[in-house]
Amino acid sequence: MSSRTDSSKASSGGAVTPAGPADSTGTAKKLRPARTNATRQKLFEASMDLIGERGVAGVTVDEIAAAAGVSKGTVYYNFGSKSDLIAQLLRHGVDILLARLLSVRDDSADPLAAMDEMIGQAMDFMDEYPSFARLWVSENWRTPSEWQDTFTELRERLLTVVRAAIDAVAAAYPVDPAVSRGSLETAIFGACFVVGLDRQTYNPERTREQSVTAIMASMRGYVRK
Amino acid sequence: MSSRTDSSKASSGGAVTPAGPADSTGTAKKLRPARTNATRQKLFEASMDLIGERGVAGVTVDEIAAAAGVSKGTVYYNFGSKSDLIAQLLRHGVDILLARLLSVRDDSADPLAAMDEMIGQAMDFMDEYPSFARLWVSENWRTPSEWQDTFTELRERLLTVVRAAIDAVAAAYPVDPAVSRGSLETAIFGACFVVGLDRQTYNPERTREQSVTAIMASMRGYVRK
DNA sequence: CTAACTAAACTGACCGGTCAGTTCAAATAA
DNA sequence: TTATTTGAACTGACCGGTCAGTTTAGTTAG
Repeated sequence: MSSRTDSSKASSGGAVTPAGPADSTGTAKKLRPARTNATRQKLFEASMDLIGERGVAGVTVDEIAAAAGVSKGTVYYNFGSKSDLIAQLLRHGVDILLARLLSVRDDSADPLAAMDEMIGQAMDFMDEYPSFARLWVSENWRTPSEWQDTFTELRERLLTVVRAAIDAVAAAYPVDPAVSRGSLETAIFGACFVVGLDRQTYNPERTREQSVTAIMASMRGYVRK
Repeated sequence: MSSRTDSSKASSGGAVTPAGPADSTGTAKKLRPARTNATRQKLFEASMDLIGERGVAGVTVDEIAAAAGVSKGTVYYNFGSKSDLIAQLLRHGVDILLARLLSVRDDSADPLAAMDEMIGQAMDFMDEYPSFARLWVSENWRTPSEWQDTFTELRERLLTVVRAAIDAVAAAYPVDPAVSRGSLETAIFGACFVVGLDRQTYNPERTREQSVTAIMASMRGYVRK
């Protein structure tokens, strides 16, 4: 249908690029009509899976659209570009991970137990969204990268939570002053991704608890004996 | 590998690719003339840098050839395909890293000190070949991947060394039996990549020693108090 | 109640351009 | 002589982004 050229005229510029929500930067999600949110959700899920398997550059927008059951044009209607889609995908994933980390009640009963639970939440997230983890480790340390600013911001948001958890431990226990707080944050944060991915790819028989315990070893080494 | 679709069409079936050293699988390097080794070395260096910056799919064979100061035909003469080049690049990098890890004298004086030095060697390697580290974390957990078998083999080779170092510690000190040996290997091995890359990308002010100490925290948490 | 209207949402063919891989005759080095 | 390299042409597929036109859902007018 359509066959282009048909109706001849085309006269007025009528809806030239519908000025859709393409440039929304993550705000006002609630205000958007239900259809759009459903479409965006489908696009997030489809692109997450595909990109996790073959990488950002290895996946085409056509494939993403097809997997989401939507036309290519819709992708460009909802997002301004492939790059935009990725950036919002990163934010989407971090929002989910952050929500889980913050769900850990900091009831100050035992900061070490809270840390344990937080790492467990992270492992669950890696299990549930392995493609996001792959996207993260694939693009995070690229320099220069289109998403450098996005990564810097998101990384900081996540590390802030880890930092708070470590601070709580340091406040409740005597800790080894020789260990740099920042490097420890990075090591634990990074280990969550790596151990989670490694378990999924090479050692599916390893349990969640084993992974958490291994990562927690660094915390137990941090508190003084 | 090398789909080729040789013979058949293309009129004369003669000389389908000069039957050069393209399909060498890493063996017999010594036997190869000096000129070839020099060319291969240049190609390794050039592709390592480019791929580290933009990823495997983001770099073209033409770019690699140009950066190495060599023609595109030479790439296909020395390697059968882009995929082959990557596979051999991975082996090349792992050979270097392995050599460094094995250079740590296991004089059994103190297994913990040996471990410390090994992690230091790993950090030096990440400093010197950051692009290799990026390539590794970008493609390692992809599934399915063209280099899945290559990764499995190389990963095993590297983990064997880490495993031996941990075993030496476990033999000399009382260790926490609740910690799974395998998960700990993975956590330490992965932390080396992540901490090294993170330092280079986001925290260049952090010292080598800080990084090593942070990673070693997990070993100190592993030995009993 | 329903026909007309409207704008947001969506479609998919199409375009300019790129890329991996191939081929080969001629040049160059060992 | 023989292994290696060159450089340029070629192909066939693919890709990101665009845009004229269609559908859908909600609203208003009669």
